[in-house]
Amino acid sequence: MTGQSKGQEVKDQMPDENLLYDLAELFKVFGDSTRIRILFALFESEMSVSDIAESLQMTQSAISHQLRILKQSKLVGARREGKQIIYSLADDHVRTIINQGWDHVTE
Amino acid sequence: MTGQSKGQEVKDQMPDENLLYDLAELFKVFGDSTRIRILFALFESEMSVSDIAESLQMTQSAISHQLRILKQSKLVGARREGKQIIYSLADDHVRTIINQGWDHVTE
DNA sequence: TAAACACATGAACAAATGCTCATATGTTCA
DNA sequence: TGAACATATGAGCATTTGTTCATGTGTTTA
Repeated sequence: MTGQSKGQEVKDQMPDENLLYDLAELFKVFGDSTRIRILFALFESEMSVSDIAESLQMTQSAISHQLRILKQSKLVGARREGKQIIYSLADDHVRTIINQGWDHVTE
Repeated sequence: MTGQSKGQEVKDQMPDENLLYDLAELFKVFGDSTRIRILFALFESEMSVSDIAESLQMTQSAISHQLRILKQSKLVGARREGKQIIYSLADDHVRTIINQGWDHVTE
């Protein structure tokens, strides 16, 4: 027996404070229906900003603001193609995370 | 050629609006550092409210408010044990979702 | 080069969120 | 039964967040 309380014991095993914060920040990005809908749209195929805006029936500005957040979190990537900017899903983590969430919601 | 724009094509394949909303709501729950820390604490073992509060160095009230949200989303379960209420992780989806997020953040 | 097009961005504002404080509910035990 | 303990909850408040509106930046084309 160490004499430590359960709260203390568990506290000692908690991961780094900053990493937990980053993790919460990541999930926060998934936690908005506009951004989720953007990700689902990009699930199908890469698209320009205006294509996404049309697909979600939202203004170009609103979409652009959210794309910036998605890009900062490295959930999407972007490349220029003439006047347009083409956005696409960054990697497979995005798909996996969304799929897991999907399972939880649809069961 | 159908004459449909790309935005329209993708829109036609989007999942149900309400499900996407629920999915965003789910991730929103993970998207707060207090709740993430609670989940990590429960990762180790089930605990009472006051144990969690001590472990996270937060007030009982703040923890209780957040536990309610976690319970509503079915991410944690609770059972009474005397005066205490013992909370625990609901199922393995929670672990999987967090692990995937963890991979994205730590790589 | 000037106009047209595609996208990005800052300010402003309404809505949502998380904590605190006070207090209510529920359980045990003397 | 009443006091002590554990947890839940409502109101209030400060902060964060997402959209709109106006405008800025970058690219193509006439």
